[in-house]
Amino acid sequence: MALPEFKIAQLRHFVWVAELKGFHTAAEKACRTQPAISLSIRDLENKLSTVLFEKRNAKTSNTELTPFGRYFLPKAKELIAHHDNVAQDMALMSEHKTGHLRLASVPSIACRMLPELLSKFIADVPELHISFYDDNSEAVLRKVEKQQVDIGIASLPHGHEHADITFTPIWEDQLGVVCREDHPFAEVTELHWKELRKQRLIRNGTSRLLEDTEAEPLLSDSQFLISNMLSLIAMLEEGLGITTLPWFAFPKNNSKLRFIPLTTPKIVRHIGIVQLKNKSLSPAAEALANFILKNTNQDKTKDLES
Amino acid sequence: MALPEFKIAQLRHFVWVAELKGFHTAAEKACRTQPAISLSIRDLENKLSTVLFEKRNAKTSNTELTPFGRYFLPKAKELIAHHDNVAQDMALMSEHKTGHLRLASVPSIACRMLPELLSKFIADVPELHISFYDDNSEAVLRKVEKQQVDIGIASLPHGHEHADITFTPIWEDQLGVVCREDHPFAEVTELHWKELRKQRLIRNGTSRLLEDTEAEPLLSDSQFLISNMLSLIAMLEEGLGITTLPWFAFPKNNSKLRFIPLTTPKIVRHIGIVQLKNKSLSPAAEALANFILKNTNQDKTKDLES
DNA sequence: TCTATTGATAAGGATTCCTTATGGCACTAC
DNA sequence: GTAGTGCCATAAGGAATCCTTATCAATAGA
Repeated sequence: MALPEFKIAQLRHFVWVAELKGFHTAAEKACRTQPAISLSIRDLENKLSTVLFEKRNAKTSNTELTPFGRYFLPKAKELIAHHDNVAQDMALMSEHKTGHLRLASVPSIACRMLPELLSKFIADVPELHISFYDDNSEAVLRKVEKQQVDIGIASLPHGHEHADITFTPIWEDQLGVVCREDHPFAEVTELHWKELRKQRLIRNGTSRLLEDTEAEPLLSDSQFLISNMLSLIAMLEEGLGITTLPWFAFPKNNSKLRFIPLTTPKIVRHIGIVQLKNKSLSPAAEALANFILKNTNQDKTKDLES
Repeated sequence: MALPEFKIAQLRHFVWVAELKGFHTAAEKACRTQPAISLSIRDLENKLSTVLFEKRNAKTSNTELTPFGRYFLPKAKELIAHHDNVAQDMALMSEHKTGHLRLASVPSIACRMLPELLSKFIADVPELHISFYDDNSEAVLRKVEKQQVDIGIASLPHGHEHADITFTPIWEDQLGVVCREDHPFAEVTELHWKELRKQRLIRNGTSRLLEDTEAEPLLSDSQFLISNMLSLIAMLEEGLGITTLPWFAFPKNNSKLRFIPLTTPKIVRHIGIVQLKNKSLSPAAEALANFILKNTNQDKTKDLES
């Protein structure tokens, strides 16, 4: 005979009848009527082709298990418990209350936007584990492609049409010139690229944003390249020269340096969420993506103006 | 939201779709049509409020799990395995292929009938564990009452109307006189109790069967009491005297001793199966009881005649 | 003996499940 | 590009299951 297939509800009924010693009380607990429980138990007994409870209808007022029923009871309870564990776990998972979220971001966003965003996001999900990596856009994209992270925050390089990646723009990051507060530029509100040619310009990791723009000649003018951001800031504070940076990469609350938007050409990099095309996100990753979208739409302009 | 309740079939469908990478093949395996699987999976996805498979209908021809689905898969498999284990175990149990059978019997039946019966009974159930105890009828009854055994084989003493015990008679065991082959009685075919008064009569554990019969005076006539059966037999073989024994207690294949039925009075003890009233037996115990009933009905008379 | 309680049973409606039939989409072959 | 094929989704109707109300049978207690 083929193995029977139990229903969880059915097992629950059995356990309740056994433990509450009665069909009526069990029915109440199950939010069913008594005949429903009778039928449920009988169905179970048929599946097992054995009786689970002593002669009902007999003199003994309260129902008792047969030896077979006693043997079955703990197994039924274990099976129910196992089921409920899985159900609970999956429910938490799908409400992104638990699980593992792997995230990679470019440093500028990581420093300027994510601290506040993430602290808000994780506020009500203490069981969610988050792994965070920061790196430049290419590396972030690579991590997403290799599925080393669930989701990335980066800008999409021109060449990057890898097709199996989806980009959702979130922030617009405008390029500007950074100089010391006592530099002549510090007082102006906008700059043309040609004004920079007379300056000692330090290139940095973000300078490739000038490529393919009319300001490209600046790249070859430049004598210095400093890729480490902390060193770069120290050099600028020392007055060694000026540099170009996207606004988000410009250190917040720095009193010695000034940021002046470059208006001609106006160079903007779009930073957003990167994920694999045609792959769904884990519930936690999806929740984070939505959270970022919702909590930044209004900030986008405000941040650039400040 | 209330926890969802999975159906085992549903989980199976999920696992099959995931492992066979397709709804069609899974449907085939499930002996269902493809739409049935679609609906089943969709129902599961609704319960989890998350998608389990990547965009079906898309270019990729073979179905792939989402991260969430990948997380769910092993848990679903475990749950199914657990269920099947329990189902299998219960099925074996209800076919009395496994489990633990505790049996108590009076020694006479244990020696004369049970060896053959039990060896036949266990022939096709190698996984069934049997615990066997032998003791006199009172002790067997007590074990049954205390639920130390599932089933007992004994005779019902007169006083024993304990009401919560059911007795199913199986064997009729006639009392007789046992003497050495060279004793004058050895040649007769029946005896009257008064003929015993001139003999040296040894009482034994079964002598209480004479109580409440017209042969009761014999008990006080008797000089010896030997309760141990092996000693008793040795004494009889030595020609120390004669005794009364039920037929089943008379050692089989003993060439030195003879058994002569006592005809006046004819004393018969009924031996049968003892179990608790209003309690069901475990499947194995029930199977054994039925087995004994079926395999002894025809032997009953034959054995007494032999 | 009458009543209250417990579980079994019958019959009907509600729900769920599964089937056949069909539709949409992407890929493949000409 | 157009037809064909393979995949899954969807729709609608019938079948099976589940659950309910109403009632019955047996027991225990008054």
